[in-house]
Amino acid sequence: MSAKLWLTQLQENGYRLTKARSAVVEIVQKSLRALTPVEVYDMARKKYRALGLVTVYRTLEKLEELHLIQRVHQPMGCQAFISAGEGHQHLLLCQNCGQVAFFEGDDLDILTKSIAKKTGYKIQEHWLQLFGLCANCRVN
Amino acid sequence: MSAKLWLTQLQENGYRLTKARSAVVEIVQKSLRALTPVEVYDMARKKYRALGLVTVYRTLEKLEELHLIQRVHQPMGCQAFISAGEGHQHLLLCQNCGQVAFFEGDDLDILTKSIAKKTGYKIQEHWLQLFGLCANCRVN
DNA sequence: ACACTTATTGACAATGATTTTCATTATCAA
DNA sequence: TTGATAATGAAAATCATTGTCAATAAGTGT
Repeated sequence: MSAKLWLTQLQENGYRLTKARSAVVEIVQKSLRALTPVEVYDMARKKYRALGLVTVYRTLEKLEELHLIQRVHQPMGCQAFISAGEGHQHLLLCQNCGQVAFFEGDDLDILTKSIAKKTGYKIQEHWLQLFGLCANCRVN
Repeated sequence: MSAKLWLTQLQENGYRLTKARSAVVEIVQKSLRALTPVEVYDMARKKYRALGLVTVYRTLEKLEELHLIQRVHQPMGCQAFISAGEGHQHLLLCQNCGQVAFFEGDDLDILTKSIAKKTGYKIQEHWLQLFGLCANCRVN
């Protein structure tokens, strides 16, 4: 029922509740893999035919702004989105089926401190992403 | 003089040595920050006016193929390239001036192994990137 | 130095992704 | 219910990238 929570979030931030938004939210929220705007469009239109692609872009923009989704960077492209994890999480992507798993992993402090010392940089953020095969794809 | 090495690399891989390629290589090779194709185009055209943007794209493609440059992913966009580090290196980007530093950091084995166990994934690759302020920008 | 083969080029067009514009519609507060 | 206005979808505009093609230039053999 987390889709309802997302809609509530939108509402609480002054955005209106519409059929278009509901359709987009429903698709993106429950997806286990990152979806491109066009993919969201195609899938959501099965629920709400009148939906326009432009609205998908605009809705994704708002969801990202509210940190409900995040952009996923991959070698093949960076225009896909996945529902964001709670707090500070990293992604683990299946190179075969695209399924996304989240993990926490801030054992990076030691590393970042040593890098900071070596380079003179003040480190403020980090991106860590793992790629591999999920339990299913591993077998086949 | 590493620009000459890049040109040699191109030649050794069966590509011809041209003015257009020299101009592109000269700019990209010595840049301390990641450059977009258009930025490369603008800068390289100061050396070789006849240069076309399409050729910039094609040259970058070849340089990436030879692992002389690599694509840099950033929140604001993923279409910039920087001269690649030796072997397996990670990037550290200054959020103010864009300067890029490289570092090695494969102390990630412990982390990846624990994630693999928890998630059931077979982990094959990782992306790690740090963001911060370089020594210069830190002060100002 | 020359001619010849063919990779490379730049201009233009085509594509694909994203953004802007705008008149119409639908949400939500009063 | 009504009215202000946020949100919508369609079409056009913009921006990044790729494909096409005739003209050019690199590098080979002479």
